[in-house]
Amino acid sequence: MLREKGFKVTPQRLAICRFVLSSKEHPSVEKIYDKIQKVYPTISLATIYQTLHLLTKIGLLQEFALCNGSLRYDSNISPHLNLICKNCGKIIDYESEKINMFLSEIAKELELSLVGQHLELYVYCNQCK
Amino acid sequence: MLREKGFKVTPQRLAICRFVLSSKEHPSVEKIYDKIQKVYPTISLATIYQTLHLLTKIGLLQEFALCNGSLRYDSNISPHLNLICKNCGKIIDYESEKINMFLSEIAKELELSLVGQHLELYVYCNQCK
DNA sequence: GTTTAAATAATAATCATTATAAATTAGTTA
DNA sequence: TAACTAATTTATAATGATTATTATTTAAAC
Repeated sequence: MLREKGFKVTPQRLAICRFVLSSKEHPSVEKIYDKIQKVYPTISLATIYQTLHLLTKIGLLQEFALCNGSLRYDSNISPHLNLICKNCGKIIDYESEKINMFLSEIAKELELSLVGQHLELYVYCNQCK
Repeated sequence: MLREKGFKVTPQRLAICRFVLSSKEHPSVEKIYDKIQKVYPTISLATIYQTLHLLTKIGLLQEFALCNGSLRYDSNISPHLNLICKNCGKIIDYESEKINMFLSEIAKELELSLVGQHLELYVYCNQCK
């Protein structure tokens, strides 16, 4: 996909893709940097930021911020709920046909076309409740 | 509500409440600071931050961050959709009985109790589309 | 009016992100 | 395979938002 859109395929970008696109934990930039450094010790933080923004721009990632402002990256770009534990902060995705139905009903009601969504539900997870 | 919970009622807090609780535009800290300064020129930015966090803690406000990380304050604490224009950034609230129904169905499905939600739909608004 | 703990203001410190510029490299072409 | 070039990376400086600190002020209780 990078090559298709005219961007170069570098080992740094591959390493970041490998980790982030397979991650289900909505990692922060810091987490991503730590992880990539183990594989690629000389990588610069600027490259991490740049690459994450690029992957977001070409639609491979979704960028969002928790209510404390911390940036997170979600490799699940299909409509889903982010269940966020108020206590431990863990985020679990939840997909269901109900969500797609709800969104398309709403879009019809609004007479607007949706170009994206980010849905956060705050809960106490099974460990914390 | 401040007094009930043992916090002092100061003119600074009143000024911030007056503006933020009646605002429908999900203002940023900067916007709030600018607005309050006109009424209360000596107010400090630290007081703004502190008060907003306090009002959030006691449940009068909801704090969230746009995907670029900018903090916003929402005085509408009942379940609603935030329709965010991808182009101009304007946020419009949308309330509907469908949303409450959807959320309670989901909560039943998950066997978890929801303690809050923040729902963002990205669109192009009527001016921008 | 006094008292006292809480709140404010001013400013310094911190942290995350972006900008800059020199060095490196992927991908193209000869 | 070597040379070329524009894109990318790295290191670091700059920026901007938020939080911490501390002296001063003040709301609320007595």
